[in-house]
Amino acid sequence: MKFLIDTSSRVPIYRQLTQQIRESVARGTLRPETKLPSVRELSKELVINPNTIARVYTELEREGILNTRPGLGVFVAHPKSELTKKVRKERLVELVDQFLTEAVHLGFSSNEVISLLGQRAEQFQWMTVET
Amino acid sequence: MKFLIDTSSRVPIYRQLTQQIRESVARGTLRPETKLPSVRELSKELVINPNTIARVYTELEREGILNTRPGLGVFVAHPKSELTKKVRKERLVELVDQFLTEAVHLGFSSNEVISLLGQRAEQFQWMTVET
Amino acid sequence: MKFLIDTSSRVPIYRQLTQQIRESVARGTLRPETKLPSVRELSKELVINPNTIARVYTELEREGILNTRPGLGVFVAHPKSELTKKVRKERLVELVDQFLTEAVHLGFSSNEVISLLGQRAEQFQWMTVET
Amino acid sequence: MKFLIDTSSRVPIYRQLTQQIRESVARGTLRPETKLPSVRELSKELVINPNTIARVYTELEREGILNTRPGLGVFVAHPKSELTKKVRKERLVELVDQFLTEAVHLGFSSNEVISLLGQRAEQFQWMTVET
DNA sequence: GTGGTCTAGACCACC
DNA sequence: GTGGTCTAGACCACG
Repeated sequence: MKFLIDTSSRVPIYRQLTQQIRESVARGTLRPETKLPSVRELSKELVINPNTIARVYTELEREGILNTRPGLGVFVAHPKSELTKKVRKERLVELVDQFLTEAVHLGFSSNEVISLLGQRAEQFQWMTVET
Repeated sequence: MKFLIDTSSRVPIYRQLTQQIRESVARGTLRPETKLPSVRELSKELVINPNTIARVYTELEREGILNTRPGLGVFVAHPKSELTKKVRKERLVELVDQFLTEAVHLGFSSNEVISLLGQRAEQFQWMTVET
Repeated sequence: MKFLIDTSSRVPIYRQLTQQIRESVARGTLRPETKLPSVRELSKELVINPNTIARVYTELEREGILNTRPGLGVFVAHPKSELTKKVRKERLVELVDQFLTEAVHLGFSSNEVISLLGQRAEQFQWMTVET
Repeated sequence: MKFLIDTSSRVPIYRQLTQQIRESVARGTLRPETKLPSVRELSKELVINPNTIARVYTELEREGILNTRPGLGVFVAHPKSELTKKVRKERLVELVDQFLTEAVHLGFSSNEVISLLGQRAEQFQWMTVET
């Protein structure tokens, strides 16, 4: 696993990192039970304060994406969604609309967007059954 | 135009407003040359600090979505993208991947996502020609 | 609102505080939309590092109990449960069993426990409708 | 007796084990004078560091739930509470309130909680006489 | 060795 | 003024 942090970005470091881990998990690059680098390791590698890494791991744990085992390390969790169907649908609609808004402003056509989405979607790990 | 601000949201007010204006323009609800309310009007209507409104207008103008004509008011700009094809494409790919990442974690299937996107896309105003 | 921190307890400070706030909200002592003391205020009052307070607020926000509005302060959120009926039921059963285990070891009779629970339950703010 | 350790839980192993033993005793599944597996046996069976098992036994002995008889093994102790009535009552009230706090936040009604508690209580071994 | 907690103090974004 | 982010460094719990 390689993570890239851009300290000159306005996006907070911890958010860049959570996003990258979230995406790797969604793509299946990081699979369940994979051990992530330890807080200290990663903090050295990325030249970032250990607290910041710890924060990332804590936050992803609360989201159910990671799984920390005291004394052992941090691992990718098995996927599960505990949210109500209703809430999940609402969030998805919101995401879709925000995404479409930006796509329109970038000047793309509907077809271009849908086509690209279809292509990229193949690179992700989708649920086959509803939870 | 009606804007709705939820002060009990953790999303900053200025961001809620920019998002709503951006989305209205993308949907065609707000069309080019439409005059927006003045900073003072809108700040009274939404009971929001005028500075916050001014900030919103400034930001959207910087994005090329609005147009301030001194002494006349603020107007919706004609769509134009000053970005190169390459940059726009890169940005879109980034957006798509972020969107897909979140959709996966919400536990949806690929088909559900693509289908919803297709539906919602019909409500937006798309470019028919490349700029 | 009065919060009491016992720095000599083995229970982490941030956990003592989250527990007290959670309980106050559950009892209705802290009602929705109530503003909590600012991070700086509370950190002075309790002689605790501001970061620790901030952590408490962040965590309770993620649980949906609080609601922070940047620049304005932290408020008690309106109650809502976004978890699946199934997950909620599982958690409740687990809580009940843990509770009963401890009650047995304390040497109480079933009747004593149920009776006390009934009494104390009256002091809490219960849902009237399922969400 | 079967103990199940979930190494992918954020709950420390030693705590999972103490909890399971405590609960088994409270349910009467483990009865007084029952011999528990030796530290070595159990550590092999559960694939857990022997130190961790030893720690569990030590802690439960301190609580008066187990009894180590040197050379013979570890046994379930006869129930006895050395705490005064007052202390035990205070502790129970604290437990009840914590339990109710969580139940409220899970979005249950008072009746649902009391009813479930009544059901589960039947599976435990209660004192019939005050000690 | 692992992660969790806490402190101290800096700087930024928001209203 | 508010909270959010980040750093530096200490100490504890866990296996």
